Amino acid sequence: MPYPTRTTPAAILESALQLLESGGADGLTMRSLAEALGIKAPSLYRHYADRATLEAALVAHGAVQLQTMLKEIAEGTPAARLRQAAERYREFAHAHPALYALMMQPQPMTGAPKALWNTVLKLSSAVTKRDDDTAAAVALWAFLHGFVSLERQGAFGASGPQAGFATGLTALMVGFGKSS
Amino acid sequence: MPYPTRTTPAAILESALQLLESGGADGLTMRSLAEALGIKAPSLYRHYADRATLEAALVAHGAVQLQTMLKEIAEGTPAARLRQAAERYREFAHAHPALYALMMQPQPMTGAPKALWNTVLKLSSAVTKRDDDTAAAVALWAFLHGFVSLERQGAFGASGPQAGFATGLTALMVGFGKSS
DNA sequence: GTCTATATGCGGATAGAC
DNA sequence: GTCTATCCGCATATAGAC
Repeated sequence: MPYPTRTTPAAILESALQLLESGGADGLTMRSLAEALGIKAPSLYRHYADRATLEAALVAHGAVQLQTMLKEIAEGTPAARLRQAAERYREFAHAHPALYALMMQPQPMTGAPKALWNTVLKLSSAVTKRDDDTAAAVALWAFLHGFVSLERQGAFGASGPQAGFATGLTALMVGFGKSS
Repeated sequence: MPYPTRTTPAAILESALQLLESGGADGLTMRSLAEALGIKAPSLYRHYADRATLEAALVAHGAVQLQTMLKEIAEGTPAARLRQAAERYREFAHAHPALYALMMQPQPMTGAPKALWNTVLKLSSAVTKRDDDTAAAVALWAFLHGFVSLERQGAFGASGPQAGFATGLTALMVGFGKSS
């Protein structure tokens, strides 16, 4: 056994996620990933056909993780649940900024991402009391994504007005009801 | 005069913007820009110290352009003006996606970007009838930025629910008034 | 499944001549 | 201000041996 197996699929994903978190989007390369695993770059191509395939696996993993966070929230009124989900969405984006950015890149909305969208749709539709209220879900998602993106980029300054998060979220939920 | 001047500062900016629009963020390199101008890459360093300096000039140019669009809107109620400004923001982002993305990257909020922010702050504060209502302005900006970003990335699908734009904008404005 | 060696391409940036 | 020549580093990916 001159070249024994030194990696597992799980270890590859784990290392890749770690590189994303520590070094950002540019921190993850086939070379750096291989080095983190203690192997050489070409060996990775036995596990993933190319870089795009690896990224797709990371995106799917992230979508499942986020969806799980959004589903496992405490019981309560629809508004309270939506508020809690919004907070968790924000937490996830800031806890894994590079992974989140990867997830928000153009992707086919199938598999895990699709399930994630359905979760958001259900949570917001419960607030507006209209089944499949895609317009409300889209508006909410846009606000969440925009806020965490601007926040991550430091657009609000170091001690920025994070009060805007509560303000916007409340305004959206109130407005959904009043503007029907 | 063996090597006469073949470029002007204005021509460099114009070519750079054109490359951004046609080829996206990756379409603009010192090499490609030089070629578009009919000169060689090293010559560019006589005009801009490095790539970062060039990008800063592009960001400033874009901020001025966007701010001008937002300021020159028709008279009317504060709500109508804000709605119109929001539409123009969206138009700008879609007309110059790569430039917009560049502008939204971490930047010092000084000079042109700062003036742009002040314009948004005035427009939204007029609606909420509170001076310097940064929370409302932040919420609005987050929604706008999130929507155009998701839209640009095709997250809503080809024939996506763009109704979410009107829905979210209306809900925010209504909610701002009701949730004070 | 891993290795070494290599092909190929891209990018930013500098030195020194004219 | 522009040029040629060049350095340097980074990346994805493949070929073929073990």
